[in-house]
Amino acid sequence: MHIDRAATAGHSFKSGPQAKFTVAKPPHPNTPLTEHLAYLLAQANREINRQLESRLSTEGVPVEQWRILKVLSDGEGHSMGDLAEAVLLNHPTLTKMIDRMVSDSLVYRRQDANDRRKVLMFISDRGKALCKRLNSLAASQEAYILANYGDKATGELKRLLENLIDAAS
Amino acid sequence: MHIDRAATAGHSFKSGPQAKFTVAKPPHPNTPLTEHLAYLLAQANREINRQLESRLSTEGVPVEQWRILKVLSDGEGHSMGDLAEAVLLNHPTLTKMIDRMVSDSLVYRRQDANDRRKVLMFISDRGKALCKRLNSLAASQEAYILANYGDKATGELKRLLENLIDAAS
DNA sequence: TCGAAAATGTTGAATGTTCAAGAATTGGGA
DNA sequence: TCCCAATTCTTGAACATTCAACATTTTCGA
Repeated sequence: MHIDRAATAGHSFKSGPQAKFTVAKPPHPNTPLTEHLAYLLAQANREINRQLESRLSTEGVPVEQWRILKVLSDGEGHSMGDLAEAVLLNHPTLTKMIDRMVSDSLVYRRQDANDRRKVLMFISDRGKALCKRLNSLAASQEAYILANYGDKATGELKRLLENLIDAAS
Repeated sequence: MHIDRAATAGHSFKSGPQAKFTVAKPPHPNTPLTEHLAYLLAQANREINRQLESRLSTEGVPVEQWRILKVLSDGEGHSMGDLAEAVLLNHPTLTKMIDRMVSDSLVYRRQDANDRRKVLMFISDRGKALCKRLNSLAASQEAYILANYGDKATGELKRLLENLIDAAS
């Protein structure tokens, strides 16, 4: 094990030994992370995303690919830019993920005839079939949440999140 | 520009031309992403995190490092495992982030005398000073949110998120 | 007491993401 | 019309994260 003692030069050494004297928690917890909205959001997102990920792993598909398929499910062409915005990925990341999905024959590219800078993405039949299976996996997760967390709370939370997103962007 | 036409073999071509006939939105939108709690959480988290990140960038510090400093601010030693859990990072990622922070003399390592498998992390004086500055940057973001989004909604949202986290984990 | 299994951290390779730059196309003003 | 700036997407290099394997220490049952 590698402890970098050199880096401690010039630091107070009081903190180390102090630990053994602070068995009881201080009355006013030192402004813990959980007071911050940003942290609660990160934590909740992480947990819910984990669960969803584990469901979708049945099909070996990352959450983002499900989102992409879902957006393309309307059968219309979506530009890379619009897609990136919709699925919360930035452009280069999306490009490379789409490359993989094209290799898997889940989606395909077409040049936009009206604006040839643009690339329009379409879902394939294979992609549609996969998306259908993924949708039901995701639906079962939502059902699980609703059961554990309650209909009302879920609805209220969604509403508040939508408002926050509107207010923040 | 590289359009992989080979990948489209065997796909229905109906979707493309169809687009021009669906100008008006269908009455029942094709189950868009925004109906899913997981998506709303991801979106809100992304937005809030972006804002926080941009504030903290004044000090050139990623959000995770602020969280680490905040946890260590109690002056006690925290094991890598506990830290990882608290700041929502997995072990290897934390190890490498801590390596950077040690290089920057923000924190330092000590071996736990009681359990020598463990490494205890401590904050340095330099780290404390930085953390103080970061706290006020973060506080100004929270104030901004409260102003735009409302006291009541923020409190309610926090409460619901806490419950969700409890229910989900 | 001994030894196997569990717990704790770190490492290196594989993988993924991001940043900056580039290519192609469009748009709009001189 | 022509050219330069803006838009859209992709690429390659730098960077960060993750997975699996490892080393060390502790725990606990035989």
